[in-house]
Amino acid sequence: MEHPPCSTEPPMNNIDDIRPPSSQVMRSDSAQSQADSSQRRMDLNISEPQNLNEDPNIDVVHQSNRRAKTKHERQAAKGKERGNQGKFSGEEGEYLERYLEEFHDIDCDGPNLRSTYESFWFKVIGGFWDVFKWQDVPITQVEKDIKDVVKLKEAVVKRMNDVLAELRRPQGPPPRRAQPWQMYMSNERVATEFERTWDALGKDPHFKLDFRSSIAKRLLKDESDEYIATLEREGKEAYDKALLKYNQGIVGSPPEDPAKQADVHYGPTGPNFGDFDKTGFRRNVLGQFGRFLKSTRANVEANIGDTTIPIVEVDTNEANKDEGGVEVQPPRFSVQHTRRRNISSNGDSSPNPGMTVAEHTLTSPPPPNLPSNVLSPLQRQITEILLDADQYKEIRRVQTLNDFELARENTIMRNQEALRHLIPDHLRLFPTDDLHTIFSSINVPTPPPNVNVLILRNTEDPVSNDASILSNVRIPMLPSPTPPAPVNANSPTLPCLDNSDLSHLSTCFDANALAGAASLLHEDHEPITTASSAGEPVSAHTADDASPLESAVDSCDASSMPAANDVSGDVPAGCPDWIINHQRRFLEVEMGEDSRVWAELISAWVQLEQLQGYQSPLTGLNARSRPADVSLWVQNARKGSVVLRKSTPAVFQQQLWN
DNA sequence: TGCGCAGGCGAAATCTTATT
DNA sequence: AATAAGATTTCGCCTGCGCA
Repeated sequence: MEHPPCSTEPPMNNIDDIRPPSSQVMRSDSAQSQADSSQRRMDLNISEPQNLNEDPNIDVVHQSNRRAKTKHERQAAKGKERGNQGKFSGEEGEYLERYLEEFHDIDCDGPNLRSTYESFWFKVIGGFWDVFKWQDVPITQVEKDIKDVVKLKEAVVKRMNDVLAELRRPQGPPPRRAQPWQMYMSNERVATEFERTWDALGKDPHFKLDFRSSIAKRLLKDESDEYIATLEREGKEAYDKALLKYNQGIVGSPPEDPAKQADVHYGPTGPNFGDFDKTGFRRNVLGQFGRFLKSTRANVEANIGDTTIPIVEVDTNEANKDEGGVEVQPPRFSVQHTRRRNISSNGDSSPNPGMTVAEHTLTSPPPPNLPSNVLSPLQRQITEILLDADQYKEIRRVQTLNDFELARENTIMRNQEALRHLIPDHLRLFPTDDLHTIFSSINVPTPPPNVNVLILRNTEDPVSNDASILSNVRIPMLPSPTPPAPVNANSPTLPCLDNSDLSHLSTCFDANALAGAASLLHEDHEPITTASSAGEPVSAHTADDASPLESAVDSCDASSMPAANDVSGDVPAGCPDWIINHQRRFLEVEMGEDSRVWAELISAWVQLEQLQGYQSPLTGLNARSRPADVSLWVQNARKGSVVLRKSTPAVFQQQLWN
């Protein structure tokens, strides 16, 4: 295929800006066309077809992102070619290839280039999800090794995460370090020698670079070691500088001040934030992905535990209403669906095509992990509490949650309702409104795609230096592009403990380990005031940053504190042994002046367990649901030397509390 | 206790880019 | 086009978990 040269860079402030850089691209027939089309080749991330057809016995569809799971599969996979196989292959690769010719036919010097590119990418990206419904994308491999819909959904979301990760990446590839001889190629001696000898060589111009590099390598040997070392150092410095900028682009965030945004660049050489077409990005990319998630969520919600997959049409106009009202173009291609079985859990074999996602969700059964006689708190909130105008918004948010998150939100709400009856307001760990704020800021083990994290960064802005925190903050789907505050900066959190607090627990746990943990916990926080030992509340926060608990404790001293409901250690009749044992152990902990609050808390916990029927999984937290720090501890053979992550305090406590 | 699964890690293979 | 660095991907191995 002939690739017309395109010397004009495409405009960087439209949808074209967020195209993923490729690790796999089409190869061109000639070096010249390869160089000329390098910019364009980044756009269509297509694997080389001939690679896929070398072995007709290998099912190439979707194999690149999948690892053989069973021993049999692994052995069958032995001998398969290693290496980078590309992201888009099979039907998806064919889909992109259909646009290749049209892509190359775009006249880079023609009028309305921006709108041409915009419409082109709208067509490609939008059309992808018109052609490949979520049921289709991973279907070839899914049928072989995925046993239920939940896992299927995870596979789809993982796949989309890969795509979105590409979208979040800065424009252009990461920098490379130039070798000394490469740096030396710009030296005047090399240029002189090249001019002197090239014409007499009579070689093809394609060999110019080769010839020049060989001259550089030859002449460099005659230079002093000091000069070579200088070239090496300069190359490394340039590389380190470019790498820093690149990494900042990945994890950074834009400043909130619009005036400063103009100085923030998208990747090392990309456009600045002010020129970035945020509306177009939301409309064309996030809108389409939102549709994908909506349909995915609705289908999975309705079919948990059912291995069959129904087709539920999504009201596309409704789905795009908030993204600019752009109507979605009808599918251009007819796709051979490999799997279309319309069976829902109630036996209805034909889901109503006209049913909106909202209706679908509201008629869905509660999540399976809830007792059958308990209405899902989330559903109750949507149907009974929220105004009509907010229902759709909330439903859309809920649909972006994975199953773990959904169950967790339900647990939080259920516990809220229970605690509301058990603990006075001023003793509640978190105010009701803050709970959801905390939850939405916590990085959970399997978060949904973080589609709205912008990868811009202002290196001058000290606020954006909390990159490691921001990169772990989950942002809800499709809100404003402003990232939330870091978890441990403005979010409500429990005050930090110091060594004296931890020593209270020394009767039950190893004091040295706790002291070590305390030093780790304090790494990310302001110094702990020693006033705690003088009777003042323990706090690592300023007055402007008081946590709810701190405020609660501050506002009630011992004399004004109401009597605890039950601090004697009595337990309700009929409670299981594990409640009795745990309560006894908890009450044995010496909490000093906090013993009254501690006893109230334990009492409330026992009542909470009673309300929930003393449900206690015999196997403990499963590997997926447990806090990441517990996994770390378990995987390290429960050694005491496990180093917790720096983000541990607020996150870990919240996870445990759940 | 044995098996399959899940995830981490290192090695190896492959791919892309930088240099004029 | 020569070359090597760095990124990406798969494979093989290991360990721990969950289950029967």
